[in-house]
Amino acid sequence: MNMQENNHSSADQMLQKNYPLFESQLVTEIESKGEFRSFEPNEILMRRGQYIRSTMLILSGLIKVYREDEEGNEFLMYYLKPGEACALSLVCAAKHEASPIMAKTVTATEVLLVPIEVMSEWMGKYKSWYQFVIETYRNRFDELLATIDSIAFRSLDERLEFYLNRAKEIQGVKIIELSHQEIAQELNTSREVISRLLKKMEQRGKVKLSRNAIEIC
Amino acid sequence: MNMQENNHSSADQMLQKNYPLFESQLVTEIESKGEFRSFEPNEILMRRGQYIRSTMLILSGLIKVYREDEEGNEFLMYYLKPGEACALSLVCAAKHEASPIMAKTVTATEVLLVPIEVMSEWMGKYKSWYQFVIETYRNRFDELLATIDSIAFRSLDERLEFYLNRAKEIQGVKIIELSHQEIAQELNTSREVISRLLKKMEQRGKVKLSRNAIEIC
DNA sequence: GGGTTCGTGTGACTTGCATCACAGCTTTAG
DNA sequence: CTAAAGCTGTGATGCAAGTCACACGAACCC
Repeated sequence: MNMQENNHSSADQMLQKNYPLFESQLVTEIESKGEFRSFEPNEILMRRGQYIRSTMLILSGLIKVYREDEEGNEFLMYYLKPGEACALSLVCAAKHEASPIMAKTVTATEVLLVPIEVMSEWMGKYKSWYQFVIETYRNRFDELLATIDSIAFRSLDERLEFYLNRAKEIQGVKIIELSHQEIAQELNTSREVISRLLKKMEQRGKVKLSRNAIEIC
Repeated sequence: MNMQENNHSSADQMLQKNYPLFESQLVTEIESKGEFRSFEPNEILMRRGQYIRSTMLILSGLIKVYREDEEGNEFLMYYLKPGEACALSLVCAAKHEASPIMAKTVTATEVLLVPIEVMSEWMGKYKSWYQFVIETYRNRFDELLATIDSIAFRSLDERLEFYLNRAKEIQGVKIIELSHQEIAQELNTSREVISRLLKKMEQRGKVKLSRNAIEIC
């Protein structure tokens, strides 16, 4: 119970902090209707084919969103930070469709789950809510376009650089702790190819390699 | 003047027909604030780098929306039909950013241009308007995901089949009137490759080829 | 401490696609 | 009618990336 109390009060603070444009009445309503959840690093939040009954407001942490195909190939589309929401959940929830994506935490992450029913109600009731929803679509759209650019027009070495820089920026660290295997999966290619390209980048002085870690120079 | 009258009354009818969910007051306002425009087949509606000051409601015809990179490579993302709007224009108009896309008519096309200023005003004023905007984002999002799938996971022969089928479906015709060169551009590959793949498809009985036309079986 | 698992490096080979070169045909322009 | 331009077919060649095979060292595990 004490734990519960703590969660609620911290969720409150994090809502205010990360979603500063929400009206106070909306914040109150989110707190009463939303379900608080916290996740470990590298935990899967949503699987392909799952039905979505709610959207997620991210309070803390970092999430990666992937596209998956039938054979289990995956492909990183974008990251979600605190103050953002999963646009896909807005799409699918409304269409009663199965999720076409997979989402996984990077670091420990806290979210608020908001059921679909109240979402459409809030659209009419709170100006700040529908502005937020529109803004969410816009941002995800932009991200998706950048992703399309990289796969449509760029070669793998350029895509790898783009990938590493994005990871560096969003995580605010210089050293990315991932194995070549994991990177290969997220770019939908093979481990050997990534190893070779990283090696070349190291020779050109762009990165420093060590086991499970890549330092970006 | 007579011409103008005709345009207005037909725009009116086409608005009602293609956007049946719009409130009648909204329809009236769109008619007074919107600017009617008509385009020839294969006319470019919007170029990369252009600034967007309005969104387009499509009344008749068909539009192709492309992503372009710095070197002028282009890449078909999706089609826009009557009853739809350009989601990108919603994104960019709001962010005051240059258009990252290019749009071209397929057939003769009529549109209504709606300035950004009134768009945000309508968001609060007309429920059917913001539902339409949300729905627009949803649909474009879905299309973009399908496009990402095909380039991320599929080989060129599968992508070509996807491309031809989509063209067939959306245009409601069995014969697609395009040169191999044009198809190659829209898939961001080379003409020879498309020629060879089409030849193979013909041998497998999937299509019939003739000059400037592909019949899908 | 010795085996096991995991991450990385590397050579050999294959394949899908891009590029170049050119030929034969149809349509359009003058 | 003739020349030019546009569309399609096809062989030769190159290259990026995927695949297979295997080796070596680091971390982990009883």
